[in-house]
Amino acid sequence: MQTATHIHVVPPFRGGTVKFSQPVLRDVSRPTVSCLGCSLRKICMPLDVDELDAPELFGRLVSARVRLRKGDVLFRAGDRFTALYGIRMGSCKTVMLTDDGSEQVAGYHLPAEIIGAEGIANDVHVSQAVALEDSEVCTLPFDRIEALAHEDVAFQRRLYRLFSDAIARERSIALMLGTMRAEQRLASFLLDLAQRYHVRGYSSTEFVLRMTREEIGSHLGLKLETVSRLFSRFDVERLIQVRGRVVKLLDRIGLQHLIAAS
Amino acid sequence: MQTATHIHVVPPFRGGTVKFSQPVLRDVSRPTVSCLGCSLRKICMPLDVDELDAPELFGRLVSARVRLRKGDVLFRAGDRFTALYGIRMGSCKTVMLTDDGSEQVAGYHLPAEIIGAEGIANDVHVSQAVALEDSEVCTLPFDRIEALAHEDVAFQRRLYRLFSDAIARERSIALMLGTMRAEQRLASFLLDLAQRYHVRGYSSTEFVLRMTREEIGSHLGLKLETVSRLFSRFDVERLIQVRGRVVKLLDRIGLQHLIAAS
DNA sequence: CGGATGTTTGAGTAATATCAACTGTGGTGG
DNA sequence: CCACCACAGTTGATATTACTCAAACATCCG
Repeated sequence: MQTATHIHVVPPFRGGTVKFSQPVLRDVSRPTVSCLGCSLRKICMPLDVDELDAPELFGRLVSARVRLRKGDVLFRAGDRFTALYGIRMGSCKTVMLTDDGSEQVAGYHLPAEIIGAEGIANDVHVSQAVALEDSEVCTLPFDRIEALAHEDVAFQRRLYRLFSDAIARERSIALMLGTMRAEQRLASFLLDLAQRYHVRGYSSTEFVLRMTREEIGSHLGLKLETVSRLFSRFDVERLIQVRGRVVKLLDRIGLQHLIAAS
Repeated sequence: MQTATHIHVVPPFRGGTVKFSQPVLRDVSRPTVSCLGCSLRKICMPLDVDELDAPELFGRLVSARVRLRKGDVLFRAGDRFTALYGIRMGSCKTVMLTDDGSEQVAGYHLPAEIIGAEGIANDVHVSQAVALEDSEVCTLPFDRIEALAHEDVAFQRRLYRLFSDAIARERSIALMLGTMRAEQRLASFLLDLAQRYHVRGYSSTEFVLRMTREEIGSHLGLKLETVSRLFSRFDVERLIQVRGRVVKLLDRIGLQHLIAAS
């Protein structure tokens, strides 16, 4: 019923041919949506909605689970806003587009993050969300969110916090872009990722980047060559160990020091 | 959520003595707060609360009017979050602080803007708000906002839009910082200002900057000398006319062209 | 009027982008 | 299964942009 709004014809990713994209997003939800098999039972971590603690709330909130393949577009800039999306597994990037066609990776999103809130203001998404690997997301229709928030004051407050946190996060990205040099940007990107993986119960020392050097560069306001050179340099300096997209943090103190250095 | 990393104990503003700050903010509200004399009767434009249309709503929302002198701090990073603030007249900057003491101007705020929402997430402000000239702000206690939103669904929705709009705005600042060169940043800063003045009924062609070259530079991720040189160059190229802080836009098309140019 | 703060401009430097060549790598089709 | 192809990543040489340091000048307030 609700799925219609989430079906997109997926165009070629980045203007070229797309290897992995599917024409239609598949709704893999069952009659009763369940996240018991989810890697994080508490999928909606920011909203603190746990299926076991509050199954009823949960059922009312989540309308569908959508499976995405690498390169699939969850929503694009200009799409009508209808829902927020909680990432169940996998990862997504959100991309902002400029008037003249260039683009920037605005965010790199991991499981248990909720994306799409930038679209509420004008009922239109201002950025695009793309799966970086095969992923699953929960669709949280905004009218349901509104209704729940109206009934449940605690939920309402968590919703405000969700928004506020997004503002603060965007602000700290702007701070990074406005004040740091290339090596500092990459270092804080890596430490931020490590911390977020840690919170989610994954290794905060070793992880696989799901973005290309170009995408990382775009996110950090750098060119891909600069990112590549920095990875190499960090590797030589024994701050990290890189082999392609597999990164191992060797010297966090050193990385933090790098960021603090004026 | 990663906001915890952005909470700081606030040092003195810019490390030195503050000339204009007052130890205590003066509440200039009268028994019944009134904005009839306000330059914008609809002070809470983003929330669409008009004193004449909805005097009762208005009275319940605004607890106090605060007068600020140039340099006064409205809230600082680390302060407990209790309220949002609507700018009645004057202007403010919001400033983000890094761990190592450096800072960035996160926003330049004009009348009818509402600031402070970044503090909701952790009940603590993550940035600092400083008056750029003698100004007046309305204090909107957040518990009152919550109560009103709970009662009035339309108001609630406007509140969501307010937050969402803040996210989108921060995102476009990040886009600016991540993708544009110095001249493009300054051009879009000027055009954005012009547009915002226009919406508020002021001249969109000629206005007075309330920030120093250094503050503008900080906001745009540039050094003050770079900003100064660009102003001079834009002046020579007849794109604008600058005399100190008074700016007159002469060739908007030219400025837009500059931004679009790769 | 005078000091402090803010602004402009110049010369030299450091950081990052650009251009270019080359290397790995994973998926596809022969 | 292997060869190939497209794409991703690395590395070098050079160009460009913006920063740094420095000096002079302007402006605002007290």
